[in-house]
Amino acid sequence: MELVEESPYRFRIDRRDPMRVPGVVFASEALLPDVGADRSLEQVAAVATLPGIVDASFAMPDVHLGYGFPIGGVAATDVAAGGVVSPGGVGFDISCGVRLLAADLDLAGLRPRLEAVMDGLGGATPRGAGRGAVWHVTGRSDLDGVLREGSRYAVQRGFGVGRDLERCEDHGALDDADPGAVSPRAVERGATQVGSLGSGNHFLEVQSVAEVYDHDVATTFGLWPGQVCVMIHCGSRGLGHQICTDYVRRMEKAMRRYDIQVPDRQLACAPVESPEGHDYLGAMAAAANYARANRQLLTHVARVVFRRVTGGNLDLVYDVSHNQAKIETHGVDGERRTLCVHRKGATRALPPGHPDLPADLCDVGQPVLIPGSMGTASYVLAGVPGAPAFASTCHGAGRVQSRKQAVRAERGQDPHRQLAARDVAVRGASRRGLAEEMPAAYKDISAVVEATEGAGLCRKVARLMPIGVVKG
DNA sequence: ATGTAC
Repeated sequence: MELVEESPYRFRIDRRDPMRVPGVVFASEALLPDVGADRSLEQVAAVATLPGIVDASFAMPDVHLGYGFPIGGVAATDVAAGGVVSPGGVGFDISCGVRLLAADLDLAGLRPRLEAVMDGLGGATPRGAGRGAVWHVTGRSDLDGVLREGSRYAVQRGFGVGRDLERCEDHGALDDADPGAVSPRAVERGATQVGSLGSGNHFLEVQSVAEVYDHDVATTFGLWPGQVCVMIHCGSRGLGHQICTDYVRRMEKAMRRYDIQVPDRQLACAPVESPEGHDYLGAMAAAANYARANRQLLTHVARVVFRRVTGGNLDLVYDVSHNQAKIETHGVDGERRTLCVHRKGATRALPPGHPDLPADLCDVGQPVLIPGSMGTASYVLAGVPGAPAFASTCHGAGRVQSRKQAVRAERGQDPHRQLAARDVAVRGASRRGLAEEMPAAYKDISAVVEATEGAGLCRKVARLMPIGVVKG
């Protein structure tokens, strides 16, 4: 595995058979994975062998090992040229993403009520593996609404306001969801988890705006220094997981029929224009809508708590997912092409002027929400014109230790105390769960953001610091 | 990420 430095923050993995395109890694020297100890760049090269892939197999500065595709990876295939879709290119947590809410309150105003807010959020947010949900859906019709219409359905049922949808990617729902392509088992798992945080790196965090880098853009996004915010990071729970499992299995079998060979079984895929490809994209869109409704319901809960304790409101800044495949139009070799863009641990970052942006954000570009590791900063970024990698950027800090390694490194320590020392109030989370998510298990989020900006993928708007966190 | 297992 040889890396050629093309420009600062951009490295190339030269194409060699059976790669169809080169690999491109956006990173600083310091953030580059150690090719001796880390297989994530081999995964970047393996993705480059997929039928129909165009331009390059991309890795973001937060790249790390994933199932088949690396996390922090972007790959686009040309639909008309037999391009494939791969469940491993989306990940198990379909449409996992981030939502940022801005309070009409500053940090000083929150301080006296912080414990009450945290107790309220901790008590009202269903979290952890399995157990509990905001919305106990009964029968298939409510769940169908969630799968077909995502946040739009949640708002229609009273869990939010119309303006929320203007600030959601795709206005809160992907259009081509096919609940019929979702297995009964996935539906069964999903029915009891609508409006729940989950576990692992998912969280609901109370934050404050610690620094603003671009005052005008921050103002347009509705953000100002010292302001209190709530960030929600969660996904499609057991439903998305089951859909990924179902379709990996189905595509493993289908590949022989399409005469597709991949260097790793975990890269199972099928042509976008095939029954398997169509069904996966329909099921994936249903899971994506489930994830968006999930974040909408947790928003509702947070608003109820804030209203009760502070008397104030929470306005949606933006909601964007970082695990998804989307059919998009991009210029490739001077031609407009219909592509299936896989973003796995990578965030869409639309440039200023893009038609899919809400009218009031059109001049400044899409808000990009980057959660840091627990107890560290999170960032608000903005899309920039002419960015590479199909308008995509990083999604977070990126793991450097496995969960097991992180738990071992925390042995004999008290993670609760360490977070208290950082002035972060914690609600929920097992000792082990916290140990797995300590900052030492992740790259430095600020270094990741510097590299994405240096690579021309996006630009900084604001840095947020955590005050309190609700964990699974 | 995940009813941390089919």
